[in-house]
Amino acid sequence: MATIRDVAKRAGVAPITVSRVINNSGYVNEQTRARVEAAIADLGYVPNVLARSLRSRRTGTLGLILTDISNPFWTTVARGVEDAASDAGFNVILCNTDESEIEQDKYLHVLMQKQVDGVLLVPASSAVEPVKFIQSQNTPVVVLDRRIPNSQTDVVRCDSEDGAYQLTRLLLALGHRRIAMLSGPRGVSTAEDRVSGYRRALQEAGVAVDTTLVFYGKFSLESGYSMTQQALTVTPRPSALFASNNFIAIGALRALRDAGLRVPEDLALVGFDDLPAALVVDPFLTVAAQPAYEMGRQATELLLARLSGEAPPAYQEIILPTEIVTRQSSGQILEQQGG
Amino acid sequence: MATIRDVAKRAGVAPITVSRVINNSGYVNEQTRARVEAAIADLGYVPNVLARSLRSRRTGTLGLILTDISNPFWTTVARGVEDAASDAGFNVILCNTDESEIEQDKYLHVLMQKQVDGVLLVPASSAVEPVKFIQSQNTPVVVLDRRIPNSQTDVVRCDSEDGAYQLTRLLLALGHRRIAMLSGPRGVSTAEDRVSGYRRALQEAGVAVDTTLVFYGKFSLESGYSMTQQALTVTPRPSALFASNNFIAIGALRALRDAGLRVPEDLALVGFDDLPAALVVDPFLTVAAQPAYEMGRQATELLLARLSGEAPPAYQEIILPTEIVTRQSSGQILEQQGG
DNA sequence: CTGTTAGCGCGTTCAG
DNA sequence: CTGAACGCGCTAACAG
Repeated sequence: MATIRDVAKRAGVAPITVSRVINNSGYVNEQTRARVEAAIADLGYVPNVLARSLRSRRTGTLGLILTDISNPFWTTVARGVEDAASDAGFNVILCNTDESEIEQDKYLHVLMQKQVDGVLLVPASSAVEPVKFIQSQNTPVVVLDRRIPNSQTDVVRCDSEDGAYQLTRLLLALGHRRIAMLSGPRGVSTAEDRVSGYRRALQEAGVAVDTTLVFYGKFSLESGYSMTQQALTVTPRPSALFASNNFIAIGALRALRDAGLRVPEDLALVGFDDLPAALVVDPFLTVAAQPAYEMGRQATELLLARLSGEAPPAYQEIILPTEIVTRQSSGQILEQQGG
Repeated sequence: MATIRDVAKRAGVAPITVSRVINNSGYVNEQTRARVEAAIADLGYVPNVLARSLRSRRTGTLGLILTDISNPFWTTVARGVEDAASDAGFNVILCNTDESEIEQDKYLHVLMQKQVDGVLLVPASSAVEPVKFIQSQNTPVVVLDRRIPNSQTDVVRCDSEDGAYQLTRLLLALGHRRIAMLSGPRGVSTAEDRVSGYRRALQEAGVAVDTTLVFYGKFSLESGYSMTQQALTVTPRPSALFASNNFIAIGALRALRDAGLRVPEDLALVGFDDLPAALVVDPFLTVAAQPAYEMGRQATELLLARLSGEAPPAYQEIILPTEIVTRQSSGQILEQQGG
């Protein structure tokens, strides 16, 4: 556990000279540098970034708070963040809230205590307090994936409303009129925006929104399973399902299988968020795919621009498009049904 | 950015009194405590753990170096680590090497600079230097998932040799004699142990090991795909494939599909590592499942025990069993084939 | 090109 | 029960 002083002593220089060698700051004579580097190697010296950060007031660390790292969508976002941060010489502390505001609050404090230079936040709810708290510590924050109404902050997200609108239009074009919406939680903007897009498409097509076909649950397989079970009990039964995220879609597929129903022959299914190619043998689901990696990357780049003062002063809202990927699960045009 | 001094001033006490309130150390009068807490709330004071750690020489942070966070197996391990660490009040810095020794070295330095209290390492290779480096910084390390021959260190891993042995026995019992091994990289103990188990099962059954059926590649879909293509060109063609991890298995399934071959009717397939239930609609693969979460948890608990001095002095090697999960992909007993 | 001085924010030590 | 002094390891600011 050699310190900078040990190195300085061994190299016969002052500590600050060692500091200059380590950080490539200021001028150092080539021979002096060589002596210092030899001393560093001899002692196995590793700088203590705690001390460095305490002095310089920069930790070179970003905090990433997200809701479910076991979901490949978030894993991909995290890689985008990690890559962009790494390119700029920053590290990332990853925090997983499981959609819990309590966990989120805990991690927020941890990150502030650790003096991270900036925070990327996927908010567990639409509350403004978390963002205000971070800003009160003079720490820049970029909100990721979700909107927080009435908040003053940078946001990078996808156009959930439009993605849902397009997916619903696709189902309408195939002849579906009774489309069940298996949504995520109320109070989470992505869930609500997808319901909005779904409603808009229906209304434009002159199809009344049947509220008994709109289910609110969690972004999980279990929730997708039970919402599907409920949807199947509604009469007349829906001819298509809209899963608000990938886990809900998988839960829906299981529930349909267990109910002896085939997709797309008996029911059509569309969803949000594609699964990574590496995890699927036969891509089957028709989805609105979000550019997860790109979202993570752009959010990080915006945050880093804030840190370096390069970003324009006004808060930005960057909205990335979704891409509709049509596969088998949405099926063919429905035959005209009796009635 | 209030400091402990600001709080002290506002509460009319000395900084050390504030410190005692924050850390619940030493006696503080109830009224004094209340005044201090009020001041903390008023100022939105958050302690600076950099300064604290610099003084106390403990960061409450563990480093986790693994090879591929986009693989659900590792995501699950990471959650086990995270949960165990969190229970003990520790944070985790996650580092992704993509099996690159260079990246691994980079992260090793970063973690040492950050003064993490301990490291969980999934080594990218069998080299002993990384472990020695960590130990040279007086930092405890637990090696995870893989062996490092000739190293003195704690290890928590699964019994890959035995899992592969059992999977191969299963195929042999079903009548397969030509089983292609689609392995991970040479020099990675899990890959090599699985080859060993495979060989042992064959030898015990009196089946000569055909080295043209043993392929070494990467733990990736692409590699699984190309190894499968190669395996299919061998004559006589293998009747079964053994995929050394989950991504290789998915690559194999794709290659077989693209070659117009059905599983298990035309070829049987078994693999290592189950996919999380949430990601699969119809579990189909026969696998040797490793207790990923438990591995992460136990490794972390061992590391924490080292930190607290509770662990026995001798290095430990904890080997967890794999579980054979039989599903459709391994098929039924082969009919006797001509010849 | 190199060194001196001072202090980042906190907690340990020792006195009261 | 409370406080003063000191130092953790490093670097900004200012000499020289």
